[in-house]
Amino acid sequence: MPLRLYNTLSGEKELFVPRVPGKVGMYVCGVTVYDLCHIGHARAGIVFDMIYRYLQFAGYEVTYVRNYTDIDDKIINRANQEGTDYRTIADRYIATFDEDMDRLGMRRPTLEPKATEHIDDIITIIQQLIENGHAYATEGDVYFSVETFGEYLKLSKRNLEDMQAGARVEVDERKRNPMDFALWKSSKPGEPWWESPWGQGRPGWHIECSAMSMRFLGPSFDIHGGGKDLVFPHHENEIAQSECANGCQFVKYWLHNGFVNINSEKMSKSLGNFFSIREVLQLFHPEVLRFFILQAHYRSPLDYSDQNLREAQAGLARIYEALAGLDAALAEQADDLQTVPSAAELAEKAAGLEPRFREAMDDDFNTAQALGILFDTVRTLNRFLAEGGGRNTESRPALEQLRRSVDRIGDVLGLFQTRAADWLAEREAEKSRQLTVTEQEIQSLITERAEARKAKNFARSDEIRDYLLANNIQLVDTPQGTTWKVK
RNA sequence: GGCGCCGUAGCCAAGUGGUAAGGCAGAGGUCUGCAAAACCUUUAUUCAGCGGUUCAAAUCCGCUCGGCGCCUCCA
Repeated sequence: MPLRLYNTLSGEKELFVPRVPGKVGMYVCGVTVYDLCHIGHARAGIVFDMIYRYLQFAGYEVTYVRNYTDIDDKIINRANQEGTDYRTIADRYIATFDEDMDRLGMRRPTLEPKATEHIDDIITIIQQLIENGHAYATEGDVYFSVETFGEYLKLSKRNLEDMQAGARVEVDERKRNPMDFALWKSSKPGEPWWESPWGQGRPGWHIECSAMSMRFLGPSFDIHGGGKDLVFPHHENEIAQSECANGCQFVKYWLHNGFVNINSEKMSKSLGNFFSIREVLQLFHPEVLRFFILQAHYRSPLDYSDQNLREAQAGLARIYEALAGLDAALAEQADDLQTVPSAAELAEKAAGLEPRFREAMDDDFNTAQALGILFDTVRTLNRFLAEGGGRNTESRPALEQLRRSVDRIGDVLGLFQTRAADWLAEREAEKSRQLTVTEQEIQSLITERAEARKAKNFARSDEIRDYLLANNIQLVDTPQGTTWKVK
């Protein structure tokens, strides 16, 4: 079953054929480190983490490079605001980015280079571009000449005339074409700078990604990813720089994830409608956020709201509850010879889970469908356990196979990384912190209610139950006695 | 103004030519003294609207309406 993926460059789903059999080079644009990351960054991170994991699961040896852009106008502005230097700002937000990504359960990329560690590479590429006639220096700045690259805008499928007609770019007399973009910027007094053939300055935005991808993955590699908003100008400019410098195709497959929206509008710094990752993680478990993101296809827009996250939490809990039931069944001896009605269906679903998962994932990483398949399997599992098949001898291999498959799938999606029983217990503990009644009081009321029930004094028994319910405590009657949970 | 995307049940969301996955919420059932929880079952003759192509359309084409994105920094 071959992997097919949607390539922004062709606008179609294509068969994935890596340049070198069995190996994949993947570059994903990281962040410009000048502020806290928001949910949009979390989506990009999680989506490409999932892709990274799935490629590995599919047997590829993956070199995954994700950069930090640690020199940029916004970083300098932020430093000026705080009266500090760019390095302090960059290092601070690299640290917070790493923290956020770790909390979200992201597998670390193979390499995480920083732009400022590749200034020499950047200068080399710019020199090549000048020699090739694709770039020109003027007053300490260097610009890329877009008119020298016939295929410019092939990724975003536009043309220069239309762009200029609706352009909101400021006119710069020194540019040959208003669309020309900076490869190197001369430094103003007080700004950080590096020595270059064109004087003291710093790299423009875009060139650092060409330099770092080329350094670690070569002039031509398999997959380049990032958010949809990077298609133009960032990735378009990367293509221009890299292909003009190297004279070969830069990237075979371009992958772009959709935005996170708030009320159907893009979440962004400029609109001010963003939630930082750490804000959201105060309210929801990291896996809930991951589950929420993976429930939509990676290219679709995704509306963030408290309500939607709560629904994701309920859905994830459904799976964890089923897994807890599965674990409990497996912990017991299989000594029951009585076959239950859904045994055959369970065996079929257990055997089919992984193939069906792969089929969904091979279709442009359709995690929404993959999770649907998982839920479908969970329903059968629940029925099987409800029928009392947990200790059945004949079904034990299917149950074990199911558990292994869920583990493997969870490993790809970055979900179910906690033991099911622990996850559920943790959620209960979280809720318990908001209790308005002491556990002692609850216990004594449970005892009193048990006595009332024994005496068939149901009025008193119900009164106790209602009182506790009003305090968010739900009594749970079981054959073994009464327990309680926070509602 | 240019380019592009989207519109599937109360909500979220898969599905790109073969007769509508899944989740949340709701309803019914099992259980229970009654409940709750849990579990099971169930919920779109129909895919924004209109027209066309086809044996066959949510899927392809055209138009209309509605929402959004990029064209400036942005994952």
